[in-house]
Amino acid sequence: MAKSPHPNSPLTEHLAYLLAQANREINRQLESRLSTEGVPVEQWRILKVLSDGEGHSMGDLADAVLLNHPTLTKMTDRMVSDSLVYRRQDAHDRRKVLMFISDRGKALCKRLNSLAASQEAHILENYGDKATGELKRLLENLIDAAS
Amino acid sequence: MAKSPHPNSPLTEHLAYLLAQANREINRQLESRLSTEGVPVEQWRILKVLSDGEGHSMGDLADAVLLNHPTLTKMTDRMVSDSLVYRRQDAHDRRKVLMFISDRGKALCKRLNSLAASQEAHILENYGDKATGELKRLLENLIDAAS
DNA sequence: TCGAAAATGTTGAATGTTCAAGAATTGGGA
DNA sequence: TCCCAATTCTTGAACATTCAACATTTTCGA
Repeated sequence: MAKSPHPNSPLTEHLAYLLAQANREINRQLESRLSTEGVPVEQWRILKVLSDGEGHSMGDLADAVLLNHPTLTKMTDRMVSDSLVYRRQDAHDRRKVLMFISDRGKALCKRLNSLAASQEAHILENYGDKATGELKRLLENLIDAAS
Repeated sequence: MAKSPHPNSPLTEHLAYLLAQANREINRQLESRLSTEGVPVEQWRILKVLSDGEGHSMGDLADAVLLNHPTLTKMTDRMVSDSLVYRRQDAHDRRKVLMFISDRGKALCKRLNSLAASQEAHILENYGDKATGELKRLLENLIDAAS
């Protein structure tokens, strides 16, 4: 029997702490799966959003993938270098830059999706179908209530 | 009526994403409260763990506050500069360094606790007592199942 | 007892993120 | 129309985090 990695501390009573802890753990697991392809979680998110084939502005993309604008700009630079995505100027509003996914990006995204799916399956197995569904529901409500 | 900041995206189906989103939002709120005292969330966590007056090794502390060792070392350096905590060598195992909270740290921690409590109260109000309790329970189970 | 391996914490270089400012474009009121 | 404020994105400097290597101390088997 392994000892609990986080014995009772005064922190465990706080929702903020439990969220941080759960997020850290799940994110670690996902990261470790995606590392097969050498891709950070954020890049997978970007690819997934762009997978609809539409152009997405940097601002919308930043909101969607939970990154600040400058961070997204620099991460996008790397992905452009890797030929996963490309930029086009928006014809209707030339302040905007529209991001598109490339064929290479699509292929990578497909592989990443299946790695991520296997993680979700693993969670479902360990944690239970019902609890997972309930947790998702509660998180969605919290996000709505908090923002 | 404000528009939803995160319209339906292919990401919202993933537990990992919902956790990241909720964590980000709640953490932002907490951060904004604690900024009254100019203290990052991690420092509050450190102070809170040390509040029992016992000495805690860097390793234990790092696990408890969800920081990597080098990050904790450097954050601790800052807190020592601010006279919030201090280091002592462990007499029984001289590889270890024990961290202690100072009187100044205790006073600050008290103020931070009440700022954090007011955030929790705010969440309870918006989100509901029952849902909050249920969410905490599910998160604890997830953490146990995942680690 | 001795020595190799493990545990603990720190450091410096590489890397990544954030803040503040800037460039370009658009929108809207005087 | 014209100009000023707001929007969108990028950039460079300051700052923080991470990785790998190191120094110290302990543990434990030969």
